[in-house]
Amino acid sequence: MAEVTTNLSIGQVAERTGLSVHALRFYEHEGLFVNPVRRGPGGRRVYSQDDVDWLTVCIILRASGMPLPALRRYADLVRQGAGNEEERLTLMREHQAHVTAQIGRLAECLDLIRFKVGVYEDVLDPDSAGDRQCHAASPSANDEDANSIGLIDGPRGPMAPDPALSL
Amino acid sequence: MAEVTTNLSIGQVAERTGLSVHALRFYEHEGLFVNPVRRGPGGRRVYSQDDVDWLTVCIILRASGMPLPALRRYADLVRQGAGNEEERLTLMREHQAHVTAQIGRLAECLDLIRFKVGVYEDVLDPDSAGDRQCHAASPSANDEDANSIGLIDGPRGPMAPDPALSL
DNA sequence: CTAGGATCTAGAGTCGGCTCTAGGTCAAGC
DNA sequence: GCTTGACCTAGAGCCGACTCTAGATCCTAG
Repeated sequence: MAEVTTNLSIGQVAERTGLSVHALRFYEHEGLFVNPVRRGPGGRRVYSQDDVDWLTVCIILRASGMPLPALRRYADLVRQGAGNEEERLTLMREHQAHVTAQIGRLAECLDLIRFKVGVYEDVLDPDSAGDRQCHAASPSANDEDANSIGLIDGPRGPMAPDPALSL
Repeated sequence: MAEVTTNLSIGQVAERTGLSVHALRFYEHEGLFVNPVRRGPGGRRVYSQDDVDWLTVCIILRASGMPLPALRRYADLVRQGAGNEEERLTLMREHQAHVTAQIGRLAECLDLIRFKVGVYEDVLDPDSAGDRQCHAASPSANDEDANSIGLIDGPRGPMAPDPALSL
């Protein structure tokens, strides 16, 4: 059983990760790789499947908003090898908290957006307005929060202003 | 009942919206206001409660990732007044789709992050590893998706590599 | 031998969304 | 009268994360 080390060119890695060749060189320059990228004849970069796997993790962490410095820190820890799992755990938990918070924030925003969609639907088709008892998707869940961002209450004056302003 | 038009300075608006005075001027410059900002003596900006309300909407849309050009487009439509509700609805629905997609993406990322947190927890406290039957939070929900981002499968070789690489 | 394409390095450019600076005006309080 | 502080304009600067350029090198195919 010889070691079946996959040898991939930068172009191939770009293809299967979706990153550009530029981004791959940039990531390397930024110290985001765990293993120093090997070089083949002519000084060309040679990647292994492990590199691709690591990049896959990187891509997911990036997509969830982890900034490059944090990603570099994580790469550093992994590069150092076993023994720093507490730190890795801390880093991951922090990121988990960020992502969770972000999802929460987006969900709140989505409440307003849905509300506005409902408002415009009603303006365009007032007859079926009753079908949607309320525009907020889950107003029963917590009217408080909804009100805290001014989501629920109607116009302040006696005359309804532009629906765009009805927060 | 005289018209109780609140007259706010840029500083007051900054205070109650959380935007900086710079950002407020910038937003105005970018055409993000529905009503042209009034000017008081000495050319100073005077804002109304409606402006603050509108800014509140803007902030929520921005927080959910709407780019300034889209926000400007929306402001343009509102400024034009009633009659273009279809366009506003379209715009809002598109944004709703973006936000929903983004939440979905983040939730997927969160799966990996939770998995990694679980891996490191086990490394640090192997005895209670059995408590958490599986690291993925909801693996029964859709193993397929989890696998599609390489979340579930173990090491490829006979020897387990660094847990960081166990995607 | 030559042309094409992939790769290399170092560094400049881009984009979005503010943020800050410079230099000036204005109103209130000591 | 003078200082202080909020405000004004126009425009430069910044940050993150790439993206692109220029000019060179190298491999492969015809």
